[in-house]
Amino acid sequence: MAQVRRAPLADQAAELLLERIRSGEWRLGEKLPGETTLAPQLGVGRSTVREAIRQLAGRGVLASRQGSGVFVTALDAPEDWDAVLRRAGIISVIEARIAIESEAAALAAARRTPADLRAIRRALARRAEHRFDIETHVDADTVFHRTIVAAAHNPVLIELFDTFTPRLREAMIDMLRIRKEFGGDSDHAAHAQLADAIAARDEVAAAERSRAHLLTLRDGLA
Amino acid sequence: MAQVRRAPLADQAAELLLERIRSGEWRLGEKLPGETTLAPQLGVGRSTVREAIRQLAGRGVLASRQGSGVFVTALDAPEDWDAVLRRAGIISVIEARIAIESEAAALAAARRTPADLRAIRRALARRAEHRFDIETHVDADTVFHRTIVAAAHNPVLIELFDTFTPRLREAMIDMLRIRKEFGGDSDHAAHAQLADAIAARDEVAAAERSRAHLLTLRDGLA
DNA sequence: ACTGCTCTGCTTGTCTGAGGAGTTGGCTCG
DNA sequence: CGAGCCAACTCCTCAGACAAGCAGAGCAGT
Repeated sequence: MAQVRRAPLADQAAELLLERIRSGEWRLGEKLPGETTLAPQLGVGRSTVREAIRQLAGRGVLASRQGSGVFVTALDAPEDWDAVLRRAGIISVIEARIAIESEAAALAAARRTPADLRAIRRALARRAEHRFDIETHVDADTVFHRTIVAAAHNPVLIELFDTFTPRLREAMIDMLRIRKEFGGDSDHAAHAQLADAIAARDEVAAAERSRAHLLTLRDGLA
Repeated sequence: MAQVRRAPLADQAAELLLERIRSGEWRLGEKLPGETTLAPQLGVGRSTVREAIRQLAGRGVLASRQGSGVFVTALDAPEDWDAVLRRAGIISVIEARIAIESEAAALAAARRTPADLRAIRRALARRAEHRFDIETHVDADTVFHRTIVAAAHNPVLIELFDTFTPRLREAMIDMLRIRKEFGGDSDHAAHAQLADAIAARDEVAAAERSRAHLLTLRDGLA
C-alpha cells in the first residue's frame, strides 16, 4: 500500500498530467485535450482539472488561452534548486561556490569600479567589527564576499552566489560553533589580501586568494 | 490606456497575493485568511481564489492543508533560471560556464575513475569524427565537456552545466557558421591536452587548459 | 479568384451552491 | 486534572450555468 491517498486529487491529477507530458504524449507547443475531455479521462471533475492545470501553469509547464485551449510550454518542470542543494551535501555546494567565487574574484579585479572598491573596503571593515557573535559574523562575512561577486558585474554569477549562500549559512555557523575560534587576525589578513589584490587589478592573485580561503572552509566542513 | 491584453482574473489574483506576501503582510509559515474571506476581499469568486492559490502553490510560494488552512512556504517565487539566462546575455553565461567547468576539470583530475577516463576518451574520439556538420559537431563537443564535469562527481556542478549549455548551443552554432572554420587540428589538440591532463591527475594543468579553451570561445562570441 | 463578413461550435473563464473530509480547540464528563 | 467527544472551521470536490474569446466554415460581394 502506497499511502492512504494523502495527496489531494488536484495534485494527483497534476502529477499524472506532468507524467504524460514527460512521456512525450504531446509535443512542445501542442494543445492538450479540452478540460471537458480531460476530466472524465482522469476521473475527476472539471474544476479539479482546472486546478491541476493552474498548478502546472505556475511551474511553467502549461499555458492556457481562453477560447483556444491549453498548450505545452515546457516538456518538464525546471529543476528545483532548493531540492538539488538539499540533496547534494555541503561539500558539493561549497565546491560550486569555490568555482563561481574564484572566477568572480578574477573578473572583479579586471572590472571593479571605484564605487565597487569602496563597497568592498566598507564590507571588510564591518566584517572586522563583528567578530564576537557567530551569526552576525557569518552574515557580515557573506556580505563581504557578495560585494566582490557584485564587482564582477555578471548577473549570472551574482544570482548563483545568492542561490548557494543561504544553504551554507547554517553549516558555517555550526562549524564555527564547534571550532570556537573565528574572526582571528590571520583570517582577517587573508580577506584583506583578497581585497588588495582586487584593488591592484591582479586577476591571478585575486582568484588564488579567494580559492585558498574557501578551500580551508571546505576542509573545515568535511 | 493600460493595455489591450487582459489577464485572467485568477492570474491577477495570484499576482496580487504574491505582492502582499512580498510586502510582508504574512510571515513565513503563517496562515492566510480562508478562501471565503479572501474571495470578497479580492473581489472574485471562491474558485478563482482557489486557482490563484494553486498557481502559487505550483511556484512553491504557498501550500494548503485540508482542514487547516493555506500557509506561506516562501516569501518570494524562486528566480526562474531560464529567465535569468535569457536576460543575462551570452557573455555572462559563458563566464559562468568557465567558472564551473575549469573548477570541474581540476576536481575531475583528482577524482576521475578509470570508467570516467574511458568515457572521456570515447567522447573525444566521437568529437573528432563529427567535424563536418556544425550542429552535430557542437553537440558532440558538449557531450565531451559534460563527461569531464561528470568525472568531478559533484551533482551541483553537473546540474549547473546542464542548465547553461542549452542556452549556449545556438550561440555556438551561430558563431561557427560565421567563422566557417571549426574542428581543426589545433582545436582538437587543445581538447586532447585537456583529456591528457585529467588522465595524468594534473589538477592545475586541467583547470588551465579548460579555462584557456573556453576563454577563446568567449572572445569569439564577444 | 479573392476579400471580407457573419455565424456557429468549441474552448477556457468565472461564479454559485452543495456536500465531503480533515483539523483544531473548547467543552463536558468521569 | 485528564480523556474523549463535539462543533466550528478549514480546504476539497463536484455539478451546473453562463460569459468571453477563438477559429474555421460558409456565404456574399467584388
